[in-house]
Amino acid sequence: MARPRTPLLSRERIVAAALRLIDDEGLDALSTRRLASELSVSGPSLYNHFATKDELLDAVVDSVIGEVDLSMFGTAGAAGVVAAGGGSWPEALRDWARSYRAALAAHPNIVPVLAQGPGRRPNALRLADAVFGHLVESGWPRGQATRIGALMRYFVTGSALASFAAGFPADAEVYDAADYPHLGEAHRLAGHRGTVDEGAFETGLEALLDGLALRYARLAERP
Amino acid sequence: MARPRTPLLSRERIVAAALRLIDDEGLDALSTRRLASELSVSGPSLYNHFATKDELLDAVVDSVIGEVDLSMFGTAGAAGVVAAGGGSWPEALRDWARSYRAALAAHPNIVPVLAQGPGRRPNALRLADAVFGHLVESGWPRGQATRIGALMRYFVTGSALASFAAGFPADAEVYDAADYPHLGEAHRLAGHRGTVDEGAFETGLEALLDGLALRYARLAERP
DNA sequence: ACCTGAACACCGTTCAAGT
DNA sequence: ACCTGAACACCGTTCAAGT
Repeated sequence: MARPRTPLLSRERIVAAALRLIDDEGLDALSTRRLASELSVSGPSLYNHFATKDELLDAVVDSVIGEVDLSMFGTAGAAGVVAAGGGSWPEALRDWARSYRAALAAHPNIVPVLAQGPGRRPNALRLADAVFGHLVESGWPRGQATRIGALMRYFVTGSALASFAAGFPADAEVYDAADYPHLGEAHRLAGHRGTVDEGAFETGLEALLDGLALRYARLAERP
Repeated sequence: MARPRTPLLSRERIVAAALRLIDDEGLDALSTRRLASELSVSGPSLYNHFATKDELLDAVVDSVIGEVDLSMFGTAGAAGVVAAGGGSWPEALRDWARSYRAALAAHPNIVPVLAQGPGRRPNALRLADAVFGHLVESGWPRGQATRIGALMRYFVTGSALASFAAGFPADAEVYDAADYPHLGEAHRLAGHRGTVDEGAFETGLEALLDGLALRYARLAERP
């Protein structure tokens, strides 16, 4: 055919198809040729819309991060939050972490790429800006705010990267009592995948926020 | 040449060369042909020692996990620990988490594979068994012990997967004040990579342990 | 048992050619 | 501007052939 009158492809259509392929069959299943065939187009066509496969992956990653809710950090500056007492950062962090995890856990196969950091991706930079800004305006020293942003990302990406429960084979034969005396029930984990992972995330999130609140209280004591 | 008198390869040599390649050039650089050439051998030779590339990757992963120190959980059963008061689990967990992170952070490129869970890898199963067993013998209910094992893995793998600081481009031009009002100093993060990531890990680890200690205390209150 | 080269069905990317 | 087929240097894996 050569060039059609109205374009067959667009960045949006390509990104959507790529994400679907990654979700359904994993990161390794995303090849330019396979993706092109999914879009009923020849392999090299994609290069009219993205310079490289990496640039395409970057767009997919940023579309996922764009799903994270940042509204709890306030839109027009967080002055109101601080005026309200500055004590609302744990609630904001909790709501954000849940939305962050939900967005990532919906696409676990792309988390390893996303976890490399924001790079130059606008949605990822906006996220980092909102979290850091909110913490600083809540009274956290800048160095501590950086650390909190980092440790929250560690926890959220780690929890979205893979299911803990599903990592244990459902085959009871694996857990020989002589080798692993405490794993006699581990073959049942995979069956409770959802609740185990959700429970672990919530427990860790609350523990983390409690631990940080302890440190926040100490800020006022010795300034 | 065909078959030499003494074998050119061994599983150990192959695993070591593969890990070196992954560390130096990333997971994508590990191809069977490239690895074979690194070992001065032809591509298909590797299939005499591993059935597939995945089986080889599994062996690499388990060799990394084998570096994690588990001695703090006691060797001949943890009865002594419990007899000593059962209060030492936070110290054991802290020491283990540091060793776990150090082992993984030395090989960040393989963390995405490792984070999929233990599977049937013996060192990974031994690790899970030691942590869970220690928590249960310290008085944690089994369900909570599972969650703690999971959330600790979330945090450690997340922190070893990639540097938080290095994820922010060192180019100040990236952080336009109109778009990202709080990231004016973000270009300096990458230069302090080591201290930022170490500080975030330590802060998160201590906060997590404090939060868990709060919950452990509550176990005694309402049993 | 353990290595080889040849072969198969794949990759990402470039490029000249088409409209 | 946007698509195509052909081509290049790669992949993982199989297999018959060698010792």
